[in-house]
Amino acid sequence: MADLTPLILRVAVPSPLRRLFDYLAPSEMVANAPQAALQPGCRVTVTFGRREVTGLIIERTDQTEFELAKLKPINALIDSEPLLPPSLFKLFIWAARYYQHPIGDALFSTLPILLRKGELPPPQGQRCWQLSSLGKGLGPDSLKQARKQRAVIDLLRTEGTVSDERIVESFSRAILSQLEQKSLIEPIVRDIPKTPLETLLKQDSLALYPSQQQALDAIDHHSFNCSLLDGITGSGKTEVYLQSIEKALRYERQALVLIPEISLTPQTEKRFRDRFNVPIVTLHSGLSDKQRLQAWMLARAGTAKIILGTRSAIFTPLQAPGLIILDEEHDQSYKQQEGFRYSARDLAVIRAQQENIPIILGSATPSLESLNNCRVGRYQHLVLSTRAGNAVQPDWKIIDLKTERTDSGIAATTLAAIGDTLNNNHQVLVFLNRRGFAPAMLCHQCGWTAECHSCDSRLTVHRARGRLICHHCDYQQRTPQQCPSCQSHQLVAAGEGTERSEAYLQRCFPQTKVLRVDRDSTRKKGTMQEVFDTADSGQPCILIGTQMLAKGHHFENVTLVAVLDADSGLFSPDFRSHERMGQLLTQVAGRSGRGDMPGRVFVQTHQPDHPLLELLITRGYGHFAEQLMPQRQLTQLPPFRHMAVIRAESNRADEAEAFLHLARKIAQSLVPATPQLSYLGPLPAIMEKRAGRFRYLLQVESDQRATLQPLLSAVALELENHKDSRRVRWSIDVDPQEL
DNA sequence: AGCACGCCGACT
DNA sequence: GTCGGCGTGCTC
Repeated sequence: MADLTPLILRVAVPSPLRRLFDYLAPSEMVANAPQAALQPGCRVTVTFGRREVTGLIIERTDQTEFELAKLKPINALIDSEPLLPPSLFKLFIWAARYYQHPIGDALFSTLPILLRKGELPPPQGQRCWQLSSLGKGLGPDSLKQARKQRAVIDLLRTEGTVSDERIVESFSRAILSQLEQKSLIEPIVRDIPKTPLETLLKQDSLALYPSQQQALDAIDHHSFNCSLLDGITGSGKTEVYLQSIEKALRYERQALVLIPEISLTPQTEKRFRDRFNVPIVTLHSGLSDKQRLQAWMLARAGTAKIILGTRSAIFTPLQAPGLIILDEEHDQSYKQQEGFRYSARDLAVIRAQQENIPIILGSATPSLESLNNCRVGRYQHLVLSTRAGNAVQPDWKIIDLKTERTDSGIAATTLAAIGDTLNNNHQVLVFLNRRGFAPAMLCHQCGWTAECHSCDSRLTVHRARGRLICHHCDYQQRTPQQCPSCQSHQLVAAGEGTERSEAYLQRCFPQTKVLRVDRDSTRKKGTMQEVFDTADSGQPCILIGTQMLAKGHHFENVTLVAVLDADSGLFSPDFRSHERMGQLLTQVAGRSGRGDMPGRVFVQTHQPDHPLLELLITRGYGHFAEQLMPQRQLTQLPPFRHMAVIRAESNRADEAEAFLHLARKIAQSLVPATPQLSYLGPLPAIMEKRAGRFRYLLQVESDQRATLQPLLSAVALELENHKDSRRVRWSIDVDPQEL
């Protein structure tokens, strides 16, 4: 007996529109399709406007606000069961709402690209081959001319089923396709054999010292709880991760591990593979579309037990989630800075909560957000001390640049210390967060400076390449020989970048290897690994680089770290600049010294008496962060207040600004400004003009997320429907990391 | 975002 | 005479 009420599907399509679109499920389709095929989380193809797109079913209903007669039918079903498990599906919906991003775009810009193209999930498990009936009947004397083909046939005859991987390894892909063409063999998919729990570990776990053991014991694996694992470099966070993962694996659950977007994936992956005898997949930017989908499906099927990835891996489906770990939780790369502006760290906590599993956020320099969450009891604060029982502070030394001159950015005292260190057969790390040779080129005669025409910035001198480059839009030109303004030849490169300091150090220490690590020097694949290899060999050398050097890799034989310019972090107008400076300095300092043996850290600054700098070096990051907290409270900034920013950019400054005036007008008509909810702006962005576009922002701050979210939703909807929104590029940034 | 429609300028 | 510039409207 047919049901007469129509089945209406509310579908998310890849488009910037903040709504769903209703489609009819034709009754014959409903009758013929498996029950699970028309459920939320399944993909369908639909006609959208004049084109055909892949959409995802969000809801089933029997009514529509649209005219029923105008509804189009679904063209086809793609999935016979939901592609997304319910919990991940819910996470997407939550995230799209919270971050004010169109649901269709949130979904399809984040899922593996092949799924958007309607691709069917590849078979899970292991691809194997076996003899076909024709192959089984093959006489022992046939295929005498094709010795390799014969050998494969014999292998399959003795073993029955052999994995594709193994055959390709000892023979070749070509042999397989020839045999398949002759219909002598056929492919089958076999379940990947389960790792028995007794052989879970390839390598014994390390003995934990007391604070590690306490941390591990405090993580309850039976339900949701969030732990901030706070410990300096070398305090053994990774061992706590590994043993926590081991627990999850023993419960036959999967572990999702997120790391920042840095070139460290191979190292981290190796530590996991060395420890565990389970399938591990990694999701990083280097994968092909096919590999990405494969990894995604292995996680979804539950075959992959450990999933290691960067930001977007938070959206990996898990068949049996058991634990989430997010390392270096303070790292900015967890927040997507364009399009769907989610924070993988905050979503990880939400996801753990929805899955009812534990989550560990690790850092040596936790964000104020996370520290505050500990303070109010949302997270538990697990502090690791070092092996010795207490944190070994590096031996800091401040170099006062007001009284000491520098050459190529390096003070004489610093240079002498570098020499000493090298003489002791140790290594030196020099940190300067500015790539290129010099940050400006100016005319000594008339004062002209080389500026970018598309940005409010100066061009950086890159001497090796003989070019001036804008670091904001990548505009490049040849280095002029003459001042374009007064024709003089007295052009000078002013200030210093890593390239200049590198050259100077090489001149001072001609016998020593000087290795530069920044975006310019590591453009070639593998150079980073070369640097690590040289450094790990232990021979005396100087490593000079930008923050790429500050992240992750620990250099065993470095006993001196020199920070050439600590001031840049003290002046930036962003309210998080002090927090960032503290994190960066602490992270750089953490590259040196070996466990119980502290290294020396030289900090060059024009502000040797800056109280925050002093606090950081005398009492460490923890006290430093504690000091910042009341300042944030006083100034009513995150984490004490919730913030969202509406951004607009246009090639005309007045249009961007006018659009945000409109946004503010709309917002104020809905929720007038009060002490609990305030507006600020429109303001020009810190760099108003960038890549030829003028950027403005409107800040909205509130005591309550609960008032902020519906307000933003309503404003977004109105802006979207306003014709002026076509003239500017605009977006909403909830919990912005940068202003 | 795409994609189509529509109405004014310099070109095979 | 057309090709094509981008303003405007629409997507169940």
